[in-house]
This record gives sequence, structure tokens and C-alpha cells, in this order.
Amino acid sequence: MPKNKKPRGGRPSANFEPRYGAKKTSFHDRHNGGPARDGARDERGGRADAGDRRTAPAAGGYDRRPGSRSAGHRGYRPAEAESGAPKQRWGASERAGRDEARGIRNRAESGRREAPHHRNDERSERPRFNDRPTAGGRFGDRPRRDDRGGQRPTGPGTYRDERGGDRPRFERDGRARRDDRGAGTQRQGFRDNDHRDGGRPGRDDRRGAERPRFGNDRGAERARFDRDERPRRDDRAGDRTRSNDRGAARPERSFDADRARRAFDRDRTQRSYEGGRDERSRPSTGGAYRTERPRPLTSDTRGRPARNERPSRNDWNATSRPASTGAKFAPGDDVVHERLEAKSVAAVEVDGVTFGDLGLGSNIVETLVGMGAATPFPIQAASIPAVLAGRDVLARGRTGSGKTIAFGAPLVERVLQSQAGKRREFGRSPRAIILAPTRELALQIDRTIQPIARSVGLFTTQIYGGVPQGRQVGALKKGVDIVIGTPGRVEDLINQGKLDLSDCRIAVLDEADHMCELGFVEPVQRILRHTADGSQKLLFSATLDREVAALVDEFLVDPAVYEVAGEDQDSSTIEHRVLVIEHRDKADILTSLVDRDGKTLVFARTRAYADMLAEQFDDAGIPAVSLHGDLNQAKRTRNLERLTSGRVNVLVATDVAARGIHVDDIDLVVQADAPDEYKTYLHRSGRTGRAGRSGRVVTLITRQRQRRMTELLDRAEIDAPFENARLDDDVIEEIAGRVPTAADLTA
DNA sequence: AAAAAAG
Repeated sequence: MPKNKKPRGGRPSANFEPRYGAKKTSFHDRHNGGPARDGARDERGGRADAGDRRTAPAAGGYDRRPGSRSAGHRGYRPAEAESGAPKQRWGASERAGRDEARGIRNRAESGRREAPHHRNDERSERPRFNDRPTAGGRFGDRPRRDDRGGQRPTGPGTYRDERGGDRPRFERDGRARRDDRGAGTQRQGFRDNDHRDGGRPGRDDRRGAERPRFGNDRGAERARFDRDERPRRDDRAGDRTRSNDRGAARPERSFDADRARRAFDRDRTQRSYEGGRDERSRPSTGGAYRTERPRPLTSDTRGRPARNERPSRNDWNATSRPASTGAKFAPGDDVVHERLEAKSVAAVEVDGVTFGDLGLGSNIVETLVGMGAATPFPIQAASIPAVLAGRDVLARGRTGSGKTIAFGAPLVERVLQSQAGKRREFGRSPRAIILAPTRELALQIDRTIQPIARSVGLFTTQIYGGVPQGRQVGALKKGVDIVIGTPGRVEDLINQGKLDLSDCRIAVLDEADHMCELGFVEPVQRILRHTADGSQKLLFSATLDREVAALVDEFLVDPAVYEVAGEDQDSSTIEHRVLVIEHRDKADILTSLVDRDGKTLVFARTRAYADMLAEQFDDAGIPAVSLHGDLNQAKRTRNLERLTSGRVNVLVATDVAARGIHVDDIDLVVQADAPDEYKTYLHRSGRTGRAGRSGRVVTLITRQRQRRMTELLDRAEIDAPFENARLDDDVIEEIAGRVPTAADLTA
């Protein structure tokens, strides 16, 4: 029996479409006097809408009234009077889409009429995107980047003046070339030759012959190097501070600063092997961040069996020092991790810097404050000015370090600038797109960015799969400024001609390294190719590595690379433990672990196992739900919401929930199956310890797996004790929090 | 193995 499309009782969908649940007033209700059934007004409505792009396209199709038009027949309904139950099936979302879009339009229009409150004046003075010729031939025959002309916006004004002095510093190692060029053509300059690197040092080697494999065997050396270099966690155990996060509860600045300071020190020690090359004099720039000397990030490909091999997180900066050490990264054999060389900047938080100082307009700043982000986190302080300046940016910030705002806020600012003085036209195509690997993440990003965008009169919409596209298309028809979505549906709509990215000047990839994995890159690449020529690209992730090279090569021009010094696991608030167990005890131990008070997130490797575990917990009297790709979107959303709202305390998920998902108070992450990749470990464990809270991560493994696990943790730079455990061992009680830990007692 | 499109 084909499940009714209508959600049971119509209620569950409330979670899913909260914004549209309310009563709907149709356009025609308001303008044609009195409610008219969708179908009934077919004739008139159809005509009225004919030239009106505001109407959802799909409307016509099923709007057509069923049944007869003459009174004597079954199914006939009088045109005006009747408000009887319409066919809800498609209607609900469709209408919702229309209504929302209508709202968007109305607001936009009224905003236009009555001098937009949000437009802040000084801002309209700023440079804006040049008008570009409309779409003409953007697909397929779109010129290669070489042809892209100086359409690039010049950087913004104000902060740039103040900060302009800092900027060139990034480019010290031969990159200062940039300064020779007119600011307005900064990007053009880089692409006017074969592969935009002409004589730029540091680029040559990486470009080399379309992929020379260089420095092959040095990888091993490097990896070891890095590991040894890493300071022991114990050294610092005592003064670990709580990590910070974007969430509601923003940690005090003081501690942030403290952390940053220590981070720097640590950083220094870490890199001390670099000797003279790394004097770290760190002259103050007087700005929000200080620029480290440029660090060419060079890596290359070489074969190594270890799939997890990574260039070490200390990393980009510390380890990529080909010039001095000759060492090269040694990424996995099977993955072509190209060099991702670029100068890198370590951001340091400086007291007193505000979002406003970074170049954001007052409305945005206020909104941020309202969201609990009073002052910028390091990653934000570093990347915001660069984004505003129109640069391509690669940024790595630990899980929960505020990446969404780091790209979202300046993105909004920039879109706003690009539209300053223009009216937001009806049906305009989006100016920016943000891509995320999962639907939940796309939703979450929208939740953060939408208020920021709205505060300046811009509109966002989500474009992701698993839900009817009508509403999304409807919103696009009205015109949105910022699209947030997942690759599949985005590409789908592009191909359907319903999403036009030709005017999209900023593209963001969240979880960029993940988006660059096999199977993900291709659609992403295709999507990016649809964006405006020379569009600005921002790549963010907690584990950004050379995996993004494929994209960087094709799409980024002289990217600024940022990471926050000292932002490693050692300074985090997460406690990691590994339980070595007998396989036969696994189920019971898991049940025992999740039988607790706080919120627990359990990761399983497969969907089936996730389901199984959720059921198992449920059967044991512990309410649990699952989250994985086998569930329909409504269930996914609902189940996640159940955890968020606290209706259940246990969520069993596949890696769909590993990245980005923010639930405030998960205090225990259980890995029922150990991850295969260190990055996965980092992302999974990053679901806890957010917002400065403490968190605990426990991984169950069998004895046979110990070695692999050791290696993985090593790469993740995490120190975790391995403990043998049986079903009723105290460790389990302790981890579950049913008995105080030794640490708790001493504390 | 998982994720990402299917009115």
C-alpha cells in the first residue's frame, strides 16, 4: 500500500516545516476577495499568474481542478464559495512554498518602497560587484578562468583601509606580486596566464607538469617527525581550558585569550624544530589577528599504504616546510592529495576586536551579538577580513570553533555590498551558494545564516533532497540571495533550469575536505562551474587537508589559508577513552554505556547496525532513535530533533551525523564501531565538547584492533588511554557517569 | 560503508 504522502495526522511534519505550519493566506485570498479553492480558481488564477513568475511553477499542474465543471456532476464544486477540503497531498507544501515566496516578495517590495531599514548607509557607498553581462552563455561555453576579466570586486572599503597594511604580509614569500596589481584586478592578475601561476613561486612546483610526484619517500619521515614533534598532552593536562564554541553560551573572552596565548606558546614549541626559520617574532599588527610568516604548504602525492596517512595536523603550517626540511606530505596512496600550498596565517585573538572592526556592518554585528557571538573567535577574526576582501579562503578551525559564522557573516556582508543601491528584484538569481555534505547540516547552516541575512534584508533558501522540490523552486522563483544546500538537489535544479548560478559570486564549501571525497567532488565541481566566472570560493572544514587540492587547483586563485594556531585536540575539552572489549560483550556494554542521564550520541558504521542498536536500546528501556540515510527525511529531521529537544537522550547514527551537526549538550559520544579514518574520529568526537562544555568520547574496539586504533589516534593527535573492560567493570559505570571518575573526585 | 536527486 503506497504510503500516503500526507504525513500521518499531518503532525510529524510540523517538525520538519515549522515555518510553514501556520495558517496560510493565499495570494488570491487577499487579492481576489475571499478564499478560493486552489482548483476552483483555476481559470482566473491561471490567467492572472500567466505572466507572473511569482507563482510556483508546479502550481498549474495539480492545481487543475479535478472533476467536472458543471454543477450537475460529481466532483463539481462552485468556484468561489467553497473552502472544502482540498487535496492536501501536494497542496500543502506547494502552498507553503508559494506563501513563503509571496512573503518574501512582499517584504522585499515593501522594503524597497520604504527605505530599507537595514540598509546602512555607509555601506551603500562601498564598492560593489560590477554589473556583469547577464547569463549569456554561462553554461558550457563559459570562458575558462583565464578569460575572466576584472570583474572582481575590489575589496571593501573601510576595514580594508585600516587593515590593508597587514595583508601583503601573507604574501611575503614572493607573493607580494599581488600588490603590484591594481586592487580591482587582483584576481584577474592571477589567471592571465597558463594556470595563473606564471612566475609565482610556490605555485610552480605544485602545478608541475600537471602532477609531478615529488618528494616521494619523504613522507614517512615527515609523518614521524610530526608525531614526535607533538607535545605530550600530559604536559598541559593541568591547564586545559574549556573549548569554546559558537553556541549560545559563549565563553568568556578572558579565557579565550588565555587559550590563544597558550596556544601560541605551544605552537612555538611545536615548531621549534624549524629553527631559525621560525623566529616567530610575531610583531603585533594591531589588528584582530596577526599574520604569521607565510608558509608555503606544499605537499604532493606519493604512495603509501596507510589510508589514514595525513600530513599531520600540526600541519599545514608546521610541517609543510619543504624548503627547509625537504619533507613532503605523504597522503594516502589511493587518494591524490595534491599539495595545497599557500601561505598560511595563524589567527590570534586580540582583545577588543569586534566584528565591526573586521568590517561587518552594524546590523550584522547586532544580529551576531543577539546570537551570542559578541566577539569574534580566532577563525572568524582571521577569515572575515579576507572574505570581505574578496579573496578565496581555505580555513580550518576545530569542530565547534565558529566556522559557520566565519564564512556566513562576511558572505552576507558581501552579498549586501554587491547589491547596494540595487533593488532586490523579483526572481533574481542567487548571489551566493553554500554547499554542505548532509541535509541536516545544510539546515543547520541556514538556521545560523538566515537571521544574519534577514537582518540586512537578504533571503536564503535551502535546496536539498528528500523533500518535494516545489517549495524550493517556489522560493527561487521569487528570488533569493543565498542558497544553502546539498549537491544532489542543487545540481538537479540546475539541470532542470530552475536554479541559475550564473550570478553567484560566492561559493562556500563547508566540510570541504569531505566534499572532495570520491563521489562527492564531481557534482561539486560541476556545480562550481556553474557559478559566475571568477566567483569567490571559500573552503572550510575542521580537517582541511590536501584532499581539497582538486578543487583548489581548478577553482581557487591565490587562496588565503587560515588556521588557528594551537587549536588542536590538546586544548580541547574532550576526554577520549578506548575500551578494549570482547566482542560478545559489545551489545551489553553499549546498552550499559547509554543507560545514563546526559545526551549520548552513538556512532555505528552501517545503517542497519544503527537501527539495530537503537532498537536494542529501546528494548532495554532506554528510549533511542536512529539517524541514517535509510530513513526518509522527515524521520531524519524528527529523530534529530528528538535528541535536540531532549525527548530522547540517545541517538544512534551513521556518519551522516559525524560532521557539523550541533546539538548543545551531548556529553558522551560512543563509537560502537571504530572509525576507519582519523578525520572521521575527529568529526565524530567533535559532536561533544561544544560550547565550552566538557565531553567524553569512548571508542569500543576488540583486541585485534588495538594497533590500528593506536595509529589512528596518533594521526588524530589524540591521547586516549586503552582500558580493558568487561561488562560490569567500573570503567563503564564511570564513563556513563553513574559513578564519579577519579578525576571528578580529585576535582 | 556512508553520503548526495528523483513531481
